[in-house]
Amino acid sequence: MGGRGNRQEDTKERLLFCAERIFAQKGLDGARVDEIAAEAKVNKRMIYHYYQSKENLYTEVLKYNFGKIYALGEKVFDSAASPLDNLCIIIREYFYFLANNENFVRLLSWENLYGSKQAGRLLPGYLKNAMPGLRKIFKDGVSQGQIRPDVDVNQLIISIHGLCLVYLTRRELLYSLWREDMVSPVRLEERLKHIINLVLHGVAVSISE
Amino acid sequence: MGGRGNRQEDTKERLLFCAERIFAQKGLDGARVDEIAAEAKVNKRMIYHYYQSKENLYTEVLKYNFGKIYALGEKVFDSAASPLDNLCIIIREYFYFLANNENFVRLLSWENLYGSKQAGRLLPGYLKNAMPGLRKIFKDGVSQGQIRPDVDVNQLIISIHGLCLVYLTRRELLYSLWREDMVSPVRLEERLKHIINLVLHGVAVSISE
DNA sequence: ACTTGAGGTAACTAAATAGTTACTTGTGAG
DNA sequence: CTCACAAGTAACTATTTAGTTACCTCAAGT
Repeated sequence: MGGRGNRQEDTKERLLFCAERIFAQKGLDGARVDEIAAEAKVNKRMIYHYYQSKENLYTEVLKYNFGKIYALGEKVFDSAASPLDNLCIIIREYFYFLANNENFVRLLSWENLYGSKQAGRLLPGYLKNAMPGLRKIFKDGVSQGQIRPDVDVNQLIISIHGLCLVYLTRRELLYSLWREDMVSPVRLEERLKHIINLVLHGVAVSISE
Repeated sequence: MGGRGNRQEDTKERLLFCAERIFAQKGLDGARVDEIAAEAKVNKRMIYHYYQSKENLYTEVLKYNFGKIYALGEKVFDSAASPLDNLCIIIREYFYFLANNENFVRLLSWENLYGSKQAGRLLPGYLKNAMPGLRKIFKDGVSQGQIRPDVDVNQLIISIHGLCLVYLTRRELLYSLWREDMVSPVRLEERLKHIINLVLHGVAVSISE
């Protein structure tokens, strides 16, 4: 290690971060190896030195990013609050996770469209793992009479995912409806409130608040 | 016109349809002009003869597809049913429109990611126009005491859009949750029921059924 | 019959781009 | 000091691909 080792790590990491940004922006096909190298202020040769190929660099970017959401799963477990309160917490966590990880969201979207060449197998049921507590909370909610038993949890997971994602991925649409920037903190919080409102009324037996 | 004219139209149309499928599958960058030509059983030269450039062909494909949704907007206006029933009808129309137009959905998604180079201006507020009746229905619903007044219509439009789209664009996720094909007619109807259920409970003052 | 011009073909060109090769530099161990 | 070797550079190659050029074919009007 020492000066050399740090420099190596620096170069490798810088490449990964620049690659993340550019792959997220332009997709695997659209990204240019030369652009990544230039952005990272590193010779193109180094990409092949550290990452063997463009595809492999892309895979590393995906691995790194999908790792983030596994970490999220941990946070959600504790809390002795009521099932409905817990549901709110989960939605909030998830929404802001997506809002704060634009690259993750875009990489996910690219993967979806490309049909996930090799990398698709990197996130098998990532949401399933990311929201391990949701099923339990839901079950508790039903047995405690707070949540209607006719709601399918899987459908709800998809729905929450969709309600959050759509706001963060369809900027054009937002702009056409509101004619203003919709990702300011205030607007994000508004959107989250709407989602929570919709979901709570959508699944609860009755709403008191 | 005559025999020659038909042949011309045939070639032009065949190109457009093949281009639609391939652009929808692979995006503007990913699609190969040669592949489109081969698929349409037409010489590549003819693409440039009829459509000048790859980008322009892509633009024509978008125009053609975005035209479909404008047509949808008409259907929704009439009907003297109650606001909530009308809401169901709109959601149902929209959901099945998306389900039956996979290419449209994918083209939309590509456009979103690419940041809509030139073609983006082709769909300014397409959803706004596609659902012209929704605002009215919503207003009526509020004034008739069926719909809660604290629900933002724009947010709801986004939400319905997201609830439908997510199911049709995130196949991987569906498969990871259910381990089976989720776009069979039965499954689609199930999903639609869930969406309607969620939205109705989400916005209604109280649900009788 | 024959000319005309749109519909059609195949082989080519120029540019872009993933990946390589042969070379140079700088640092730490002996 | 100097040797070994990883880090880094620049110029090159092979391939892919959008777009063109020069040529052919055949149905319709005269």
